[in-house]
Amino acid sequence: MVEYRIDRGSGVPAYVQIVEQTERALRMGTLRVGDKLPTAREVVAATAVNPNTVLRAYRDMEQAGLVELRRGLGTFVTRSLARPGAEDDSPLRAELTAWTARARAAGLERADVLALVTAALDAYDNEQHSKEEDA
Amino acid sequence: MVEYRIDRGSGVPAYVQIVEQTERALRMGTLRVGDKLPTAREVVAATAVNPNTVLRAYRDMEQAGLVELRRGLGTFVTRSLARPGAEDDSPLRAELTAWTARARAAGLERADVLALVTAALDAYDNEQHSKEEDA
Amino acid sequence: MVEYRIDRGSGVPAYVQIVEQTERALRMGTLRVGDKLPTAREVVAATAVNPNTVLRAYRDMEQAGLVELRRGLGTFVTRSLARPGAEDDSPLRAELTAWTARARAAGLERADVLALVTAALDAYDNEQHSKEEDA
Amino acid sequence: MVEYRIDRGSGVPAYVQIVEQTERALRMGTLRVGDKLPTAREVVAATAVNPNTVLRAYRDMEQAGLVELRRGLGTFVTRSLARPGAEDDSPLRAELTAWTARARAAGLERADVLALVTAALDAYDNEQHSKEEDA
DNA sequence: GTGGTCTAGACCACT
DNA sequence: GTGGTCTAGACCACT
Repeated sequence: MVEYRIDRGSGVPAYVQIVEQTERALRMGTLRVGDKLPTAREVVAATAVNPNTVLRAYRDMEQAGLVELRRGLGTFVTRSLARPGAEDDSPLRAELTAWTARARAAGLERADVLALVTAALDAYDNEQHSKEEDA
Repeated sequence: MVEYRIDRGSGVPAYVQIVEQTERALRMGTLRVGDKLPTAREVVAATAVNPNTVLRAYRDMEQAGLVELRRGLGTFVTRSLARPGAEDDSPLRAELTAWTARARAAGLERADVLALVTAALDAYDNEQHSKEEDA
Repeated sequence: MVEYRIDRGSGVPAYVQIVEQTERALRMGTLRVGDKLPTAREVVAATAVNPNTVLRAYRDMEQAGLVELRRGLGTFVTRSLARPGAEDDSPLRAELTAWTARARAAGLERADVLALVTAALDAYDNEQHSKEEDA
Repeated sequence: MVEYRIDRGSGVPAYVQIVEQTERALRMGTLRVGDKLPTAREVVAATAVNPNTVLRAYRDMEQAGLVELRRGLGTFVTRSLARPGAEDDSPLRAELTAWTARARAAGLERADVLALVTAALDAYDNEQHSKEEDA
């Protein structure tokens, strides 16, 4: 079961945070096709967000083809975003877990880690771009 | 010089994206105390965002003590968020760069990588929490 | 309920005037934790200021930790600035009320009174400074 | 000689602060007809404000008939705002000085004192208004 | 030329 | 209905 955490004050709309967190769970394989999302009522209880806000997020994901809202039954995952390589037991994941532990132990904050990763991704993408241009 | 990229479809307000990207540059040491941010006009030219939106972002960072807006002169970094361990030549960074390359080569998208890192951070934090509770 | 009065000829930005008047009400205890500020619309109706200007003021106070903007609900005081000694029934206040009446009756304008008080404050502060230096 | 103190960050334009502080000195009798204001150069040295900003303030006061700019000579007070009752040795002033000392000693901040005075002035004015209406 | 305030107005997020 | 973002555009403050 996904557990949503809404960071009010981040400036990111609540419904966007719900969508992002759901997609993340889909990519990680935490959430699979057929799985049920928490009910609006449950999300409300956990996050103090208004039910309409949850429904807005769920509706957005339905339009994106990720979930299906079944009246009276709940909301269910209809498409996987899971990647081979992102599974629980993948080597890549184990390596990252180890690296993260080292980074945090070295004093880097969550935001520092995220900044580093974003920078690494940007660097990689730029490099690929220039290779493509060379070709 | 920072270069802002605004993703208009992300649902994240433009001014928040500017703040986030600036903070990231501060954490990475790309931007240092005394450095000048691009002028509102320059950002407008590069991102097609309205000048008011840029100023809103800059003002927010000023109130957070990160930069100083000097009328007639420009906007300047007043506080560093740089971390030892996040420098260009740090081992942690080199390791992450290598890992990212492998992840991307293995077919993981940018969003997959970010999802993995977020998961790893969550896992680490949860573990620390439970250790603290044990203690 | 606070009632804002915007003096358009003063050269002081309208949003600053709103912040100042709110803080004054907080210091006086007129406004307490949990109290609701007038909605942007109400302020607009009363002052002919643009809603954006009101929101700018409210946002500034939110960042200062004084109030909380709750979408769909309103804006609420989250921190007190009240001082013992500034209450309605404090002797200090009674004395000042009496003094003010005498000053006004003696022909001093509002601005004169404010000038006198500012001078008295400056004099007191300077004296304290020099005492500290002596010590 | 007036000494200007510019509070950047107060949100009040620098030139307005200069005008306000000058008027205060005029009301207090600290500055009298014929007195010379500090030169732009001196103000710049003391406040790190741009000379044009000082000149802007002086020009505004010239238009208000308070001072006269004499090229090559300086800026001179041409009108008094002094009030009987606001002199250095007036009883009102002595009483206020004493009251201020007590207020500060009781823990009230500068801003608290100013808030109290403003409230007292408002209260007095409201009372007068209602008396006038009765009459 | 650089930042800063303000307005009117459109559209969105949230209750 | 309440706050929130964004735009275009006018005009101001400051260097």
